[in-house]
Amino acid sequence: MSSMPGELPIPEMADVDLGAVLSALADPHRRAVVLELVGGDGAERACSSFPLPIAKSTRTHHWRVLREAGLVRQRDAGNGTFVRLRRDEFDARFPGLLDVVAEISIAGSAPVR
Amino acid sequence: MSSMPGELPIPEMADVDLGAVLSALADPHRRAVVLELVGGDGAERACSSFPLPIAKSTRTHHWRVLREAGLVRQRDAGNGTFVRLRRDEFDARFPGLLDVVAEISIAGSAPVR
DNA sequence: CCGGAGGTTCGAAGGTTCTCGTACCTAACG
DNA sequence: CGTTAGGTACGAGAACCTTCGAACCTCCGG
Repeated sequence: MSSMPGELPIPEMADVDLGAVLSALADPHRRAVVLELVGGDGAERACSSFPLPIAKSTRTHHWRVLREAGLVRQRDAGNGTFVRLRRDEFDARFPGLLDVVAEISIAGSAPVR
Repeated sequence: MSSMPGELPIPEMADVDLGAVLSALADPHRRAVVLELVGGDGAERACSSFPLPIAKSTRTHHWRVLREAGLVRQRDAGNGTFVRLRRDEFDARFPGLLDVVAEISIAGSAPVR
């Protein structure tokens, strides 16, 4: 576990379990979020900027799941919270996984032609 | 759905959902089975040949989940049942996923250095 | 200083998952 | 023919997941 000012606690990447990761990615809402982050530039993003059609408290729940599955880092800035993918760390531990899931999701949502 | 003599019904690969696949692979027992199949030669294998430390009826449950997630094809031969990975079909629909998960699992279970 | 936007915590409802034991079925073996 | 190995169907329990609303907190803007 790490802890910085405003940083919510996250597991060491070495302690992250593949089962937890796959479970986290199995949920459509969470996968949508991760997909957006993977497609982004790696910069921090406001949690409120994701258009999820669910209640606030449910969102809090999903962020926790993603955090505990080692996928994201989350910073608490008083009034708002911000997330960032743990890109490099995650790729070092689970090489190719994010890319493959992202590619599959993109291919699946576009016309196949 | 297809149905051959003795073949249990399975979904069309086009109908298989990524969420269902990830959920199926999230379970350690099921992932172990898939891993063995991926590492195998693609030949059919007796369901009873997997050393799962769980009750018979629980095993039946897990085979159903794997079938419905599009991962395996299952044949009923009267006294025994046999499974085969839907390798080619699955890879066409979800390119790289099985390989990545397999590689990660192998790397994770072996000493790193 | 008040209101609103963004979030967390808590408790609860509803659904799903994993597990098992029991009962039952079918083929193969002796 | 009886037994055994391998399986399924069913029912049940425990745990977990997703969801929500209500209550509460904390900043920022006016």
